[in-house]
Amino acid sequence: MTKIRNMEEFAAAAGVSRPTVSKYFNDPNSVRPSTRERIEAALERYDWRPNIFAMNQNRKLTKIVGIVVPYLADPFFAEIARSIERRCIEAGYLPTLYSSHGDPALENDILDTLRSLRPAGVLLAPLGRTSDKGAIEKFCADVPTVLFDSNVSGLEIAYVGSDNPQFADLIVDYLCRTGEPPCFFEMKNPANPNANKRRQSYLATMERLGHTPHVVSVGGEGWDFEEIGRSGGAKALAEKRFATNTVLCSNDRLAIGFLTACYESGVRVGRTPDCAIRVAGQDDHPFSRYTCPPLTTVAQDYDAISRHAVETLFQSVEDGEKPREVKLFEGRLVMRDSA
Amino acid sequence: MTKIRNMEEFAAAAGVSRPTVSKYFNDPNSVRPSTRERIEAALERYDWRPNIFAMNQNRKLTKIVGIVVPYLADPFFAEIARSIERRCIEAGYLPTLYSSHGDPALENDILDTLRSLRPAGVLLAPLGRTSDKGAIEKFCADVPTVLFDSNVSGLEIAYVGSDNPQFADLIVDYLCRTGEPPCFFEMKNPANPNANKRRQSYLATMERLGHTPHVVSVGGEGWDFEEIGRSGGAKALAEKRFATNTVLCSNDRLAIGFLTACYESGVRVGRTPDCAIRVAGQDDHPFSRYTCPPLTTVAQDYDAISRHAVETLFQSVEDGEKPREVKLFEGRLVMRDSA
DNA sequence: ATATATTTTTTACGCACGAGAAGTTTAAAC
DNA sequence: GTTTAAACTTCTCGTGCGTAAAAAATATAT
Repeated sequence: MTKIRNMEEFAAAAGVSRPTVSKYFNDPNSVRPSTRERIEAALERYDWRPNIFAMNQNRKLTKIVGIVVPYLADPFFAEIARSIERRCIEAGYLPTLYSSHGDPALENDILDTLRSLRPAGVLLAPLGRTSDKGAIEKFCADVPTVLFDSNVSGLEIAYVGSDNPQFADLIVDYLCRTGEPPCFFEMKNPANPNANKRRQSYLATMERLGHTPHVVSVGGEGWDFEEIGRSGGAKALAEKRFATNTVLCSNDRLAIGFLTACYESGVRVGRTPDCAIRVAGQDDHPFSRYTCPPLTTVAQDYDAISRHAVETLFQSVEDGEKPREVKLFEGRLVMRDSA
Repeated sequence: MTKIRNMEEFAAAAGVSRPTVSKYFNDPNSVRPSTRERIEAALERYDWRPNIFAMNQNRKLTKIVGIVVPYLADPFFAEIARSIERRCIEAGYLPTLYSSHGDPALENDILDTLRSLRPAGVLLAPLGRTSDKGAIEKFCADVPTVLFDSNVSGLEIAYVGSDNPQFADLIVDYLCRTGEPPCFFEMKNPANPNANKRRQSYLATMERLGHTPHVVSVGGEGWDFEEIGRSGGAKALAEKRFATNTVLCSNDRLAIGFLTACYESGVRVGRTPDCAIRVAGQDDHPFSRYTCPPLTTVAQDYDAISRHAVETLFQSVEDGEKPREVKLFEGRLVMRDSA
């Protein structure tokens, strides 16, 4: 039992011709069942695999799918990346994961690398405000791409995300029904365009309900949202900038930091009479269930978003046309103890 | 300005020969400065890159470095992966990241995929107890590999991790000096071998200090440590299984869940007189600073571990011999409000 | 049994680059 | 001005597989 070095030798060992083996690896169902068995029997005996590089060199389209997220240390993106990865593998593709780590230059480098990998398609969650729109536009012209999480305005690119106006509408309505109307706590210069939509929707819903909106914006750059929420929240609490006893945070990570600020300031959080403040978030971050108190929030539909993003991409890859569709999913109110 | 299709055309455009261009891309310093400038000038005009697949097909060694972590949705692994990635890029390598998602079958698939990518080396954080040791051993025989985070016993493979005995020793000593001696809170069947070392070290240190050890083990499988810590912790609290008012958790994620259990059980956590229980963790998880109260813990030296893992790998790649060295880094006590 | 359709084999070429040998230019050293 | 070594060029071959066309083998239908 000598070692197989290439497809030629493997085909000889299996007793079929090399092009037949090649065909088998492109689609096992494209060969007759009897020959398929012979190939798979040989595959058991010698565990050999075709050379990935030689395979992809001549293929019109590789089976590679690029997944790019802005910040992998955020479990939200880790979870959605995981979900997307699994779906790609199930569909017979080879997913490769990249994180921009919050750095626009790195995002561009990743797009460059991906371009040279000639992927079948790419699922891209852009950095947002700091992204190089021109670079993304050029990239999408070359490679079938579906954006998710965060859209890039003004471009004709497929996008799958959450219905941010609905998010804020849902939670603001809930908070107003169950207590004082909320103030809105956010970053002054959010990296993510979703944040702006959420603020606007907060303002609109408050107006619709006949309440005066109060927006508390705090400084801070980058993706260390918890720290921004904590330090900014502590300052805002000290300066009594919250006009009501209810705070709606722009996202859960900010809320997690804000809860820490409340704890460190001795402000009790919750919806029971002995509590001084109610805090809510948006996203249903994986850790939000484990804050103290557990965070009331609006859950993003991870599963639907990842499924629809992958389906949209593969559909357009099969059809050979650029994906265009924009699809938004609604959020679900998750009531816990913080509000 | 026509589009460049391959290295031949690019070489012509740059006014040098193709092998010279090839040499440049292998090591820009291996060509004369004047020709380097000509190549880089052409690189600016036409943004062209050599075909990755054709490059790697004939190279004895690719520039690919595989990074495998057991569970990417854990920010600890996301952070260390990020750090390793950055170092690889700086060293001129092409990192590719994989997560086993807690699934041994997937871990094996990833190793298979990696093998066919013929990487220069691999940095592997195994699943631990559930890993297929035979598969890992075979893989390491073919590919230069450095293990990190979790060792695989009985194999002669390089490993970089934390000095777990020192961790428990450090925090147990601290807790005993500042209050009641701690009970040890852990999973009954931990996925990670580090957990066993931590328990043993807890027992040894308690004995050394003349205290009676109390180990509270809770059931639960998988990588959802927070939920295991919360549900198991709630039950243990209700059953009054903690013999002292101090709980040392096997790791921070378990501690985060346990803090939630304390909150939901109405047990106040902290080291002030008005608190009923002290809770400490081990790892200094990225979120531990944002729990309520912030978690006292032992910090893993992320930076040193990732740096040393990468250096060990590249050293052995250059020398062309299998990496063997085992290196452990000490932890640092991080005192916060929980204990 | 014959005709037809489907697979498989054979043959041949192409891909984009790495690698080595041998010859040529360049630049520095004597 | 000659020597010498480094850098560069050209030539050629090799890599492992995709792909296409035509010929041969096999299966299915009539």
